[in-house]
Amino acid sequence: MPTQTARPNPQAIAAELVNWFGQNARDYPWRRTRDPYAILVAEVMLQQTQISTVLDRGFYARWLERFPDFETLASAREDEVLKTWEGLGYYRRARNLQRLAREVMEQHGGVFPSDHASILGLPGVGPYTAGAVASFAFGLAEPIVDGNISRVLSRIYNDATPVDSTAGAKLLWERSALLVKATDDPRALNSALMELGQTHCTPTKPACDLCPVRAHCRALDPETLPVKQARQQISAVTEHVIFLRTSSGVLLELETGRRRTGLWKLPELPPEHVSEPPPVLLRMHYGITRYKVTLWVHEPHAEEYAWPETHRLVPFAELESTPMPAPYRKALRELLGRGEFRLSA
DNA sequence: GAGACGTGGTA
DNA sequence: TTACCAAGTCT
Repeated sequence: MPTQTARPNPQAIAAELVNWFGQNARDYPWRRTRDPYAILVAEVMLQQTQISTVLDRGFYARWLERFPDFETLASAREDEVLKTWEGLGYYRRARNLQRLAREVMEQHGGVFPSDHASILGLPGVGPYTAGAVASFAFGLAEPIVDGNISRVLSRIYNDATPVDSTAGAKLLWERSALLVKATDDPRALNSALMELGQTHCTPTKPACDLCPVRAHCRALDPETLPVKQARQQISAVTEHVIFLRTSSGVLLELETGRRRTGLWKLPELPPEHVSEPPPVLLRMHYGITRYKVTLWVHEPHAEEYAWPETHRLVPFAELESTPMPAPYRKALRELLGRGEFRLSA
């Protein structure tokens, strides 16, 4: 348990962190390069996403292989971009990444900007990602604050100001800036802050006895930090869709709203049929953001109906390459895998 | 500034 | 099984 009560000293903390990182840094592919594109892709992929997901399931390697640079990404088809992102979630990130690539090609002459303000102005790039690319790719002394760093700094400063409040965020960014400006190796300092939160300064059971900055940490009860404001309640919703298979393919619907735009899903059961729905083929559960969804897949109504522009009969051969949210992908696999299944039309 | 936006792993 | 989380951004 840390016992320090003196005012945290940014120079001393930064020096300890950089030294510790030099000896304990994990080997990630995005740490082996200073290519802003490769670093940016990693930072965007890792937003709200675990490292193991990005690495172990091959998303990062596949993306760089398929879209190795801004030019390739800028000229790619959007459905291929989304397909390569399929399974990672927050699909806006992939669409914004392509928008960004096009801006780099058209407004920056194909060269990624190397100043913080320009980076921050790119689509899908917020304060965290701008600071990360600025420091990791260009070595600039720009601060970053993410979930790990919020936890680490809340504890070092023993500060119970909610990290997701305006006042809390302001303090975190100020303290992160103090640290990154107190070293000549911003790249290592920012990496070290995150990695400390990932390895030792964990949400539960922090390994304070192994912490390189324990002598500077004021936390009295680290597990109670950081303080976060109450989360919104999860609510249950029901979703009714249809599985219409013909000899030539499966009917899918293009999502056009604000959620999962550009991906294809099983078509919604027409609202007028929900009160007396056709027979159920499959029921499954999934979560999306703050909703717990019960998904009912129905047989289509026997009568013909003209489907709107947003619907398309997707040939079987194209199903695999069609970008599709994970729940519908799973449902489709289950339904198509039923060899005995026959349409009752 | 609160709420929306995905997914799979873990306790 | 439920709840919460994980390298945030946008509106």
